[in-house]
Amino acid sequence: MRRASHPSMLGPEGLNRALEHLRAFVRRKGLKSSLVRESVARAALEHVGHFTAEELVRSVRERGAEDVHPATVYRVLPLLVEAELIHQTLVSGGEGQRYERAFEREHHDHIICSSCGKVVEFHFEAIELLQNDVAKSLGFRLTGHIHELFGVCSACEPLART
Amino acid sequence: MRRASHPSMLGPEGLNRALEHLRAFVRRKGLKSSLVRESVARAALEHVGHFTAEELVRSVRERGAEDVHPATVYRVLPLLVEAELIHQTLVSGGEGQRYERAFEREHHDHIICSSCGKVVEFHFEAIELLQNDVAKSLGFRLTGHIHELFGVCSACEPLART
DNA sequence: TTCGCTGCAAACCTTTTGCATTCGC
DNA sequence: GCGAATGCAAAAGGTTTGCAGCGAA
Repeated sequence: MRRASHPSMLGPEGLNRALEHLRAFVRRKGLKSSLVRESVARAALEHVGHFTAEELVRSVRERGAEDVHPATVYRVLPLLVEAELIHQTLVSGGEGQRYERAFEREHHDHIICSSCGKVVEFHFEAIELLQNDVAKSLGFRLTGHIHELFGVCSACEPLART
Repeated sequence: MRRASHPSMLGPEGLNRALEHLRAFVRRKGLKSSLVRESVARAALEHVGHFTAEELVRSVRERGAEDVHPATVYRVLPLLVEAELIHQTLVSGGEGQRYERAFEREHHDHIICSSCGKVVEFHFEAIELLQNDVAKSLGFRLTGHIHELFGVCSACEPLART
């Protein structure tokens, strides 16, 4: 088992690779590049941890870039997902769909402290393999999964036995 | 690995046990029993597979019982969850929160065909145990999880290679 | 008689959509 | 200049809430 790589690590070079990747993707689809879209992409790529559409609007604004309209963010997000710059994630309900960077990151799942909300990422190859076995034995070809664990973290445990 | 017990199996005696359980729970909380709430509970308990709030409204109506207002269903559902007659489930997004019966059912997770939408339940003890290991090694006491697999079922596989 | 329960309508929140305008190629 | 991208406002969908009246203990 390993803790997944830290979510906040995409340097300036990585950012450029990602934007270039996006440009190529957009070109390939016969669409056009745009400044606004790249602002949104930049904010998404550099966002630490998970974010919602609304948070992304705020992020873009805070980065000094010109304002982005929420509707535009909602239109850009699926494109970034399709380009595999970001992924949708669950990280358990709450308000709105959450996303996180996918570009130059390895697959991981999440464990969430139900007391303080802390999210830790993990990747456990044995579980990944067993999922394949389950799928196969039920006659499915596995294409993806959602896996979130809930619990109480070591910091919260002493405080309250839920 | 086992396929989980079939979701549709709660006989009349089970239903009565469930309703009695609900009445005790309601009494314990200092609330009152009501016919409407029991209609909703009955529909939820006898519903085959997963359901949304909206579907539950329809179910109640179709069972010949008097009409239930959606707002009431939305108020009853959390109570049924708290009483552990039903659970919230994911079964991947779509419109609205989904539920399924929990009363007198064993824990299970889901695998979903992304082509035809078929849902198969499974329980794989080895995965359950490994989840515990993951949590422990990250300093968490595990209290729950969401686990859904996606794939293409054997019926859909020949038709379309996604 | 006292509260909780229910229906109704309105509010809410996130996301989507139609349209006119702006911008990139 | 053509067509895609954007902002804006309105709509859509699911869920919540305030309130008045009904119903259970």
